[in-house]
Amino acid sequence: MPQLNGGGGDDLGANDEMIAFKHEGDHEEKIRESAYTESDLADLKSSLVNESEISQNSNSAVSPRQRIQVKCTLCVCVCVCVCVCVRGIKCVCDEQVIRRGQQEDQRIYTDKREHLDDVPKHQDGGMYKASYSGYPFLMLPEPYLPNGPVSPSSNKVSVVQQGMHPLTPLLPYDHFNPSAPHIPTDVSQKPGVHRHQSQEISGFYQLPQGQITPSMNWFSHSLMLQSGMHPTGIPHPAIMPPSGKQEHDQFDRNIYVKSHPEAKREKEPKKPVIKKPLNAFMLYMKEMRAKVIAECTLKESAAINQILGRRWHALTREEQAKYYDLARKERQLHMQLYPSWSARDNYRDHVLLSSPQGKKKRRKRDKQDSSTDPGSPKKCRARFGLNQQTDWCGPCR
DNA sequence: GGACCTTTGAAGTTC
DNA sequence: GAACTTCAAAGGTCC
Repeated sequence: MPQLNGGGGDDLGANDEMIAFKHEGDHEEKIRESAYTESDLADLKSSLVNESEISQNSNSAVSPRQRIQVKCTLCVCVCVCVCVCVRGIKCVCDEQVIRRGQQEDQRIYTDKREHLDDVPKHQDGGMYKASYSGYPFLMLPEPYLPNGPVSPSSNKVSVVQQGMHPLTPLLPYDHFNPSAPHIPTDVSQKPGVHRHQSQEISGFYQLPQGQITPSMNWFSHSLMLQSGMHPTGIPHPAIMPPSGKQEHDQFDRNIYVKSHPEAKREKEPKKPVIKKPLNAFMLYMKEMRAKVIAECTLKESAAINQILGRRWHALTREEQAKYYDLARKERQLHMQLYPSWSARDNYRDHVLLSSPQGKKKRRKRDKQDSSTDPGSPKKCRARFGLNQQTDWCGPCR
């Protein structure tokens, strides 16, 4: 994990982006005066990251309108502008910066690697026990883990939300609800799925009372074989329409089912595209996106993602560990469900070859990777930090 | 209509 | 094995 490799490097990487915000507010003046010293940048970063906390803590003082109206024309980051606006009333960030940003930022990144290496040691053998108020999910036993023990006593659900994916409950998993009226029925089977036919994965989930509900029956693997659902009976998030676009009226994020008119137009049903399991940051984004949007009244994902990226870096290692662990379980579940699947399946060439129209998917702009661009050594700087330039690759150096 | 933007992490590919 | 590339989400923007 690149971000974990370099102790303290991440904040440097983040600083890289902070420079763009130098026009903003009192922070910007501070930054100008001090020529972007480390502490100021850390301040700025932390204040950005804690912008949501500001909103939470000072909702009574800051109206959403105030936040939205200060979209800055001088810089690209709306978050800073928002922060400045909020801070014009009361800068809660600064307190938090002192308390958390300066003291913990460095430690977070230096310790992250070590900590994450430790995570499987105390979690692989048991349950995922972390409870996270904003991320209620089913506490899974370890059916996906080799030799994973299933402890009846520990097989608890912290918060069960009906209609939620067991691992990514942030998604409105309508199909997770046994009474969901629109369980897809015409999804083609994925080759290789038959291999699981003998695997009974039902009964993974258990209610807090420790009772297996009748609905567990529809976790039966056979359901998937008949309907395209995965063995748990839940349309796994990884299954997507070939278009790559979510069709929320027919799917939650997952199963591709064409609407009737479209299905009529299309003679041959398209095979569902199994998408990559979400990594920790993606899971975090999924959870926090709505929150950021609500707080910042932003909708542009690029800006949202910038904010989320900074907040991600500001999370404590414990907070991040929750998402790493969840992501690990997602991967394990994904592997369990689609053992023949490879990330390569979704690679460009594969997409091009398998494109029903044979239409070439125009690739994203040919990104000049920062590590190969001498002018923007962002990657190695973010990874190793300015103090460890000896570790930088040649182009970055 | 689809690529792009933007983020981090995982995994595949290349050298 | 390091470095590089692609994709995962998301929704506005642009061509």
